[in-house]
Amino acid sequence: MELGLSLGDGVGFFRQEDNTQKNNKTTTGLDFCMGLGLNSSAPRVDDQERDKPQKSHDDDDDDDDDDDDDQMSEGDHQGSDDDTPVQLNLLPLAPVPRRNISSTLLNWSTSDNGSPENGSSGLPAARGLDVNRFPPAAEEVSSANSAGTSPFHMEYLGMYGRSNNRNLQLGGNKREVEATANDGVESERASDDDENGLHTRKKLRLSKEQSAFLEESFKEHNTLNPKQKLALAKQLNLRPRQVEVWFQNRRARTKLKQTEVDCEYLKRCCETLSEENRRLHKELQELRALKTSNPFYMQLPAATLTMCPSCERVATAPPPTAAVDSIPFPLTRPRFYPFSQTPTHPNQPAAS
DNA sequence: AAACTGCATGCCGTTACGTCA
DNA sequence: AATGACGTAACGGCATGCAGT
Repeated sequence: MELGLSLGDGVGFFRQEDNTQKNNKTTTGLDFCMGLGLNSSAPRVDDQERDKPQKSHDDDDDDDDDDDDDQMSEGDHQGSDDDTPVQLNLLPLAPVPRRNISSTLLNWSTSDNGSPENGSSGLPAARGLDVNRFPPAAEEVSSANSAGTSPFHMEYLGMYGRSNNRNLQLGGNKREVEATANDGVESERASDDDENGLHTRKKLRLSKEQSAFLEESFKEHNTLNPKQKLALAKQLNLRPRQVEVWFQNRRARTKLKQTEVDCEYLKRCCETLSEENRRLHKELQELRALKTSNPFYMQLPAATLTMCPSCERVATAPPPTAAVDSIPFPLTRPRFYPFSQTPTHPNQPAAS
């Protein structure tokens, strides 16, 4: 059971309709995608899915375009976007036309070097302006920020401690190697500052175009294999580590939003159930009163309404199986639960 | 085949920075 | 100008899976 979610602009849609077919690991028919544990299966899938292209990447480093295409198609198929229950569709502020993504990110694998040519970028304005490059001249930053005409809010704040720090800690893993491989300048600066004992945290605001582009790519794949990450970083003039972090944070935001939505839904379910419970209690009292005043007035069929002789609680025959199966996990429809009052989960398409 | 190790990467919680009211 | 709230980039730690030994 998968539920769709729409946030923002009211044009959200549920893109995971194929989850149950494609991903046997994460969906067992009980995936309500609560975000409170049920989603916990997804990360592991991501890990596994991630490793596949990784292996492929290792194997075909020197291979030609065909292999890249194969990898991408494989990635598309196994892409976590298809495998993980991501319902949120947080629209970018400045949506990039899908064709741009299609001609770049979605086809970057066809590039000879595994990354798209800059010339095919859907971000002509973003190219050449790199938040991680040399700090722009003071007047450039000033004019760009004060005038507000430039879409690029570029403030060079220093170096990048994360890579170096982590590199030192872990002895330099691939994550950091690739991060520093693409940004020699920044690495040098970072090293210099580290040597100077300056571990100031640097934070760079991504431009709207960069964010929008990342957002679009996130819609296609909410996780990236190394090749995609490198290509995306090159495309946006970011370090691979930045792309990686952005996707991690983006996934976290998605999960948080999903949790909030689910909590709201559960709250409404609770309220509905409480109301129904009150109604039934009242009804029970009325029945008891009726029975006391006139014991021969009403004879209910035993299969419909029975009272436990010990606890004096009322039980009913279970609803039809088909109706029970249609109840979204974990809110198995209780007895007496009126279908008409079932709260509609935001992710769940309205019943026609 | 099982155990161990190193690597890569994900998530989580947190921090710190940038922006805005 | 100062400040607090908020969003988010970046970080450190830990968990996990995989490949190699």
